[in-house]
Amino acid sequence: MLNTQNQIIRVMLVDDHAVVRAGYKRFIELNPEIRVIAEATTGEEAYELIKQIQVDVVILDLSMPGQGGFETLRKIMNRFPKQKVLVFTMHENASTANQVLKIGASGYLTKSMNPELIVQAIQDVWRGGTPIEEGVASALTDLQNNSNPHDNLLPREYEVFLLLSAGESVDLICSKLNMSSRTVFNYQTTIRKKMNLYTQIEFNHYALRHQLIQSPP
Amino acid sequence: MLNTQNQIIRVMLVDDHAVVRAGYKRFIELNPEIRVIAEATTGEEAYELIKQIQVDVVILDLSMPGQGGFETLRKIMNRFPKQKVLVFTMHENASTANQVLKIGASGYLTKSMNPELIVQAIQDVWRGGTPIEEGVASALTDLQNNSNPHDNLLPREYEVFLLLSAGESVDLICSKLNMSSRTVFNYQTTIRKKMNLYTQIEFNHYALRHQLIQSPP
DNA sequence: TTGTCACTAGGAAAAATTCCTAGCTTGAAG
DNA sequence: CTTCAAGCTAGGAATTTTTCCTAGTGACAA
Repeated sequence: MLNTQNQIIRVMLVDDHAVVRAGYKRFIELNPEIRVIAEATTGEEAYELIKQIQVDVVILDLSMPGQGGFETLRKIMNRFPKQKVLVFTMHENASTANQVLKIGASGYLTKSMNPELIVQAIQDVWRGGTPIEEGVASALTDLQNNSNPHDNLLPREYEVFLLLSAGESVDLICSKLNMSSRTVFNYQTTIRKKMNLYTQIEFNHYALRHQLIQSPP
Repeated sequence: MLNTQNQIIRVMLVDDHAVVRAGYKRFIELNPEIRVIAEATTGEEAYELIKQIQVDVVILDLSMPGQGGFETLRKIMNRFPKQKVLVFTMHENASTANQVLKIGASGYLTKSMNPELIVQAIQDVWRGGTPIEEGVASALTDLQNNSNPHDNLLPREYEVFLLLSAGESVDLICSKLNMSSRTVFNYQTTIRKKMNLYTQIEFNHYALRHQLIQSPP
């Protein structure tokens, strides 16, 4: 756990796309200090593997079929709290990074980064660092400073926000809540500005991420 | 156009993720008959490159920032109708394959396939074949019989539908696709009527259910 | 050559949304 | 018991988005 010089870092790749795993390996193989000793194509598979063999760093894709990367990460961290997991995804998004780091990931990188930095990132994680994609990092600090945006909503705004997030129309909401459509429209506008969320889908995703509403069937 | 034995097949890779391009190369390099002579990270870049250098097969990812793979394919086929383009994407679904082949692609493969078959697929395309992912292929034949609502969309409508489903605004779409906002609005209206889907979230849910887009993280 | 289809977009009208303003109620502070 | 701030409500006017209708173009097949 201490020596970083002479020890080989054992890595597991978790990504459903074989061609992507091949891409990682192309770069990792260039460095003799790191070795890919396991690969998994689903979250379930990864979790089973990690119970059997010990790896130093897990490289985890978030968007996978089945239980998905999020849930996989959660399960891994739950059972092996000290496991290093480097999330490597295509979603360049600070909120996701925030959630993922909260759950216990040791880093957040995107697939569009320069792949030669993968090796550095793995070493960084192994040394206890937390590599985070540049663009994401700055947005992340903003996010963590001020508390959740939805906490700043007034109760009535929050109520309307939830309904809008669930996909309900302004007309439906105004009849449900017994108010003029103008009022609902006005709430919508202020919510948009307060939350910096503008489309219906942004509302929806935000609410899902924060578990403010249930996911659709 | 005839000899397949002695000639080297020149390939261009188009994918925004460097790690994915690396994955392709890892396998392509094993075969001396195929050579990657160009790479592009966006559709725009690919289109510019293809006007300058001649390649035998373009390997094209569909989900890219900017104008996207769909539009890129359309532009390429428009200007170079005989260009071989092998679409290689993570969207494992027959509807997208259907649309892409209509526009003029020479094959449809997904990133989860065995990457050792990439080489075969490239050779197949070069010989005039149309390699299609197994699972997709069977679904593709079913498609004519029992058609989903979204299969009745015209290619251009489908393209717009996908972007709207992903939460993109009309403004963004019209600039991505180089068309007037009026045109996009009109497509939106006809899609709504054809699909009987009206809100953005309904679009989104429909597309998710049919695996036309990725689920949010 | 004609006709159909996919694609594109403009004009006019309708609907949704924003922006500004203001009245009402309630509860807390002076 | 006022006074004041905060939360809730909504209307008018302006703006933007969306619909609906119409029409031109190019490709391609009969």
